[in-house]
Amino acid sequence: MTPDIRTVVSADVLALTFVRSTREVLLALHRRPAEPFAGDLALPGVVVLTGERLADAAARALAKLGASGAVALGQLRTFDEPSRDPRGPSLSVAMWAVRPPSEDRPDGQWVALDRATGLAFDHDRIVADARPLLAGMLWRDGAFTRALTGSSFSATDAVAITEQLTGRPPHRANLNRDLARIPDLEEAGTTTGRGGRPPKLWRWRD
Amino acid sequence: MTPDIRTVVSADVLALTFVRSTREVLLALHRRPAEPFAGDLALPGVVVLTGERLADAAARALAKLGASGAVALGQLRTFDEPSRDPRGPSLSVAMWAVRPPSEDRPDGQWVALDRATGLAFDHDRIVADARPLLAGMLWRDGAFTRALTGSSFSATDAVAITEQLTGRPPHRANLNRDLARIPDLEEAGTTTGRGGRPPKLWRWRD
DNA sequence: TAAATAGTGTCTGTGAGACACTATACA
DNA sequence: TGTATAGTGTCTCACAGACACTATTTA
Repeated sequence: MTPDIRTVVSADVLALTFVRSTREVLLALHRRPAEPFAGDLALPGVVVLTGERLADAAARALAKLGASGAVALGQLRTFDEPSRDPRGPSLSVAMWAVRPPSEDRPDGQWVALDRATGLAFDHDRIVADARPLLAGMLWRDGAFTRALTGSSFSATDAVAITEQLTGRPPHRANLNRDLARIPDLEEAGTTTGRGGRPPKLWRWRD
Repeated sequence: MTPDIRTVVSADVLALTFVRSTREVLLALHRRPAEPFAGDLALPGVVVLTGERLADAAARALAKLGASGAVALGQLRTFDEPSRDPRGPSLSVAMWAVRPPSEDRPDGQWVALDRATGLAFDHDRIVADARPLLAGMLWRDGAFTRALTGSSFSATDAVAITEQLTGRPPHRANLNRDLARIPDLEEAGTTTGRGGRPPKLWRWRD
């Protein structure tokens, strides 16, 4: 085999997590320690090894940041712009990953979805492309949604997550209606709010 | 760079075309001349060269069959099963392509979509995965649909295409209603049918 | 004039988006 | 008791699926 028929393939990961205290959806980034784009923020990524599954490569990229523990993983699409990496042509398979929610902001570089701009390589483009896909999975894709919300969540959390993923605040009436018809989701009373009527608690079955 | 960080990536193409005389949607295949899977049918594919765009690789795969002339191209998803090729681990980016319709069955191995089974590698899986995606693009994705129908087509052609892509015959009333609200499409009288009331002719604007 | 083919009007159910109003808790 | 927060009922619109009926052509 000539070298020409082998290609550098990286897996770049959009890893999301939800912080309950601030009700923010955060994206994992890291600051590049070396050229190219030294000092810039970038999506976590690794070069895919021969025979490695893409999901494994994505998990490896997160482990490298100390951000392992993703409970759901999937593929977005493959980016093939030859000039995307100044070191030479490469392919990038964009993957999504979700870590369970935490009470407080986790360690490491996590940035609100809206503020993830000015990234290295073509990562701004990848984030922009992925955003509507992620928004489309919310409340529809069970694995994605359940990983993002954790085993239970308040209706107010649901509003915050929806707003940050879609870019627009949902109408509460419609969101509660939509949640009510997700088969694996059930109401579990109310939870303590922050003044005002306490929000509903939603819990995943099983 | 160690050899481990380079990966064999192939582009495998689902190339469709519509035959007016038989009203069939056909998929391009080729018979493998060598091991592995010698003699079996397979999707056209090539190994992606360093720095090559995926769309270019897909076009090259079709040209190799004498089936060039695709007027629309896009990406489906990337398959990463390490055992998908017995020669060793590789990635496959599945691409779709559409050739303009022809009056009669084109040269080469073209098979009705339903009969594309027993294929080499994981190509049965790729076809099965791609089918709902292609059906979802029909009448929604302008480039895909227009390439498949050509610049004008009869309502009966539309029924046949829909049935073969979705697997179920559409109701004519609903299909005509749906076509009527595609902005780039307009009615252009009727066309000669084969006995019975002549079907409407639909024409793309521009 | 019957059979084959195709078009049209309309009913129903579902889901999204929106608004007004009601309910609960805390200061 | 007022303000902040959240839930609920309901209206409208768009769209998909389905059926019955009508229209046009050929044999």
